[in-house]
Amino acid sequence: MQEIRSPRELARERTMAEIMRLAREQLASHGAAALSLRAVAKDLGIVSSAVYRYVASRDELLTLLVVEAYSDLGDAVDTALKRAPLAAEKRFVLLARAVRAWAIAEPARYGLLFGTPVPGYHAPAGQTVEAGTRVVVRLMGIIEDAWNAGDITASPTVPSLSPGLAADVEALRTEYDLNSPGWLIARGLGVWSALFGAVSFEVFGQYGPNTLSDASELFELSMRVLAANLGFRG
Amino acid sequence: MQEIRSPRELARERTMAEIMRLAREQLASHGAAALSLRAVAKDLGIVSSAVYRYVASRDELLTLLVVEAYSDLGDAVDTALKRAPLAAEKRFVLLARAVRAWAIAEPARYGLLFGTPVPGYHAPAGQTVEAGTRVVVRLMGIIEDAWNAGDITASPTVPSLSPGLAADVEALRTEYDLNSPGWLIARGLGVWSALFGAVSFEVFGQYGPNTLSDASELFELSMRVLAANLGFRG
DNA sequence: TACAAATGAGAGCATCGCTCTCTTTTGTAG
DNA sequence: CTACAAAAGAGAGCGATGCTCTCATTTGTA
Repeated sequence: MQEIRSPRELARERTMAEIMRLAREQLASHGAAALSLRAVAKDLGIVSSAVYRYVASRDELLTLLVVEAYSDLGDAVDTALKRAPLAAEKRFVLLARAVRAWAIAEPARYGLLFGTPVPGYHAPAGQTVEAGTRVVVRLMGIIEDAWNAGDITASPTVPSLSPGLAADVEALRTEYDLNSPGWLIARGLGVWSALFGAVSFEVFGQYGPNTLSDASELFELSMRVLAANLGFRG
Repeated sequence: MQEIRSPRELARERTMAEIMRLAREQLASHGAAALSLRAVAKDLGIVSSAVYRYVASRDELLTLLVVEAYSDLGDAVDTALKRAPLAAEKRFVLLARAVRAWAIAEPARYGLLFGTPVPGYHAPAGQTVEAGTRVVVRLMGIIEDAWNAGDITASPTVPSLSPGLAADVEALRTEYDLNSPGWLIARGLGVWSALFGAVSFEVFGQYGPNTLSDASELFELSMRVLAANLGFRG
C-alpha cells in the first residue's frame, strides 16, 4: 500500500511538517492566541505570503494543531494503558495520570484543547470531534470492561436518571455499543469532566499561587474519590 | 463616609464606567483575545489614543474585567445562598447552580476567569487573587458549617492524607480558620475543581455537538454525586 | 530541452497596541 | 469674572498582525 510520492509531494510534506513544528514551538513559547503566521514564515526563512501556499489561513493552522494535539494526547493515554494491570481502578488512575502528565508537559497545547475557545475560531465538526473522543472512549472502555467483569458494585446513590438524560445516555450506548447501565455511563461522563477539571485547575493555575506545594498528591486523592464514584470494586 | 467628588472626578468615573461597559460588550460578542482598545474608543466616540487617559494598557483593562467578573460571580453565588435552606447538600447544590447559571449567561467572562490564561497576561497577584477566592471560600463555609453541625458522615474512603498534602491543607486551615478535618478540606478542593470542570465542559462545548440534549440533568446528577463525596448527611 | 506548474517575493490594505506632540476643553483659584 | 493650569482629546506615526494581489523564479517532468 506504498503511495507513490513524487519529489514535489515529498518536498511539500517536509515543508508542511516544518511549518507544524515551528507552529508548535510558537504555541509553547507564546501561547495560542499569539500564534503568528508571519513569525512562522520568518522562522522558516520565507516571506509571509509564501506560507499561504501551504496553509489557507491562521484558523486552518490552528485546526491542524488541535487535531495533532488531540492525537498526541490520545497516544499518550493509549501508551499508558498499553500493558497495564487489569484492575479497573488502576487502569483509570493510569489514564488520569497520563492526561495530567501530558497537560503539564504541554500546557499550551492542553489549553488549546480544553481552555477558552480561541476567538472567532470554530473547529470544523468532522476533523476535531473524532480526534477529541479518544480519551473518553478509553474511559468508557475501562468502565465497560469492569461492568462486564462484574467488578462494579451496585450504584450507591441516585440510580435512576431523569428522562432527558436517560435518552441521551441511551443514544451514547447504541452509538458506542455499550453494555453498561445508564447510571454508570452518566457517572462516567461526570467523572470525565471532573478529571479534566482537576487538570485544568492545576495547569491554568486556578488553585492560586501559594495554596498547593504539591498538586500531584491532591490529584491522586481526587482520582481515588472519582474511582470510588464509579463503584470500582477495591 | 460620603466622599466629596468634584465634577472632574464624576465625569471621569462616568467615562470609566462607560469604557468598562463597552469592553464587557466586546468581550461578550468577540471574545477575550479580540478585545480591542481601538474599538472601545471608537464605540465611545473617542480617538484611540484618548482612551489611554483612562486605562494604562490593554492588560490593565483585562485585569479590571477579571476583577469585575470575579466580583459578579461571587455576588451571584452570595445571592443564591442568601436565604437558602440550612441543609448542607441543598446549599451546595444552590452554589453549584449559581456558578453554572452565571457561566452560561456570561460565557466570555467565564472563559476569561477559568479558560486558557490570555497570552502574555499575568494577573497582578493582589487584586485578582482575593476576588477569585470568594466561591471556594463559600464552598468551604458550607462544608465547615456542616461539619460543625455534625451533618457529615465519617469519611467513606481514603481518610489519611499524604504528608505534603496534609501540610498544604493545614496551612489552609489556619489561614481560613477552619475546623474541619484535613481529609474533608482536601475533598472540598477536589469537589471545587470537579464543579468547575463540569461547568467548563458545558460552556466550552467539550461534551461535543450532539451528545447531550440537556446538559442540566447531567449537571444535577454530577452535583449530587459530588455532594455525596463530601459525606453530607441526607 | 522547453514548458507548465509550483513556489517564493514584494507591495499593499486594514487592523492592532502604544507613544509622542499639539490643541481644545474645563474646573477652579484669585 | 477672568486667567490659568490641569485634564482630555486629536492626530500622526511606529512596528506588528492576517490576508490578497501581481509578478518573478525555481523545479519537475513530458
